[in-house]
Amino acid sequence: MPELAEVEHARQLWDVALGEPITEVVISRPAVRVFRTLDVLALRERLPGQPLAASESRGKQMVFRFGQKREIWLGLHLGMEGDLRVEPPGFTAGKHDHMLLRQAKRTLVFYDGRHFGRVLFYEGDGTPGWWSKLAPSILTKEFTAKGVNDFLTRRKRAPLKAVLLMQERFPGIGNWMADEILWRAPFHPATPAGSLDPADANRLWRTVRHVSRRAIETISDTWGYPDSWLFSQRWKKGGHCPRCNAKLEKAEIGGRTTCWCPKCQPN
DNA sequence: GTGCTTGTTGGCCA
DNA sequence: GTGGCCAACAAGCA
Repeated sequence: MPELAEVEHARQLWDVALGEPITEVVISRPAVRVFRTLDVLALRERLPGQPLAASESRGKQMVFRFGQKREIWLGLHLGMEGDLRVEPPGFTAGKHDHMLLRQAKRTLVFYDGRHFGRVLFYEGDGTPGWWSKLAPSILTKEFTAKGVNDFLTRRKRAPLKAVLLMQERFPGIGNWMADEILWRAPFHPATPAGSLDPADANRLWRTVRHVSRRAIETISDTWGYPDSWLFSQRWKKGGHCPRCNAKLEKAEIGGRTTCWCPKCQPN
């Protein structure tokens, strides 16, 4: 479930490998879609011998930096259902384990069963564009209420559900987080972005930050979201609103399956 | 077989 | 040029 919190959790899984060199890169199917913008050969040649020096996540994007000067950048995106794992040193890749990074004590695994993810690579001075151009993370000071309000004004005809999925402004928000935010704020998911006044936009901004922060906290201790969240009901058949117990509705809004409470989020 | 799925991108059109 | 919509991408599951 790679949205913001799951991505950060996956990134931290590989922290155990910090400071130790890669001994081998195993890519059994270089033609697979996740490598579509990558020079696979460069990856295989350049990573061995280099220590994992640092890592960071921004929204749904992760970067792992290698080398004494952190000059080798490996970007990973988990797509729809990708994941990172840590396996024993001699681990053999399973069907969709597209990339193995071996170290003396372990094997780091990049898995993506649907091939919607992406692997990026850069070596050199400075920061690669695919990293520097990412929008400011939701939980930083650069993610402002004014920025949200301006964006809603610009996207005035788009439904709120679609707007929240736009990574250029809401990095890391995915389908379930968008529904959770709209349920809590609350707004009907089909509400045109332009119909929110500045006070509404401020409330949406605060809710985006709140849900993002709570998702990260929750995933790091319990791995599971409380029953008080819409999330716990949204995939059930005949799910009910955790707040008012009304039967939840589902429809395609903004091109994605959307779940909401008709009583708490009236149109 | 059909219809669904937690994401992104490029093409089309207003 | 910008904004909005949608099909396509690939695989697995019910």
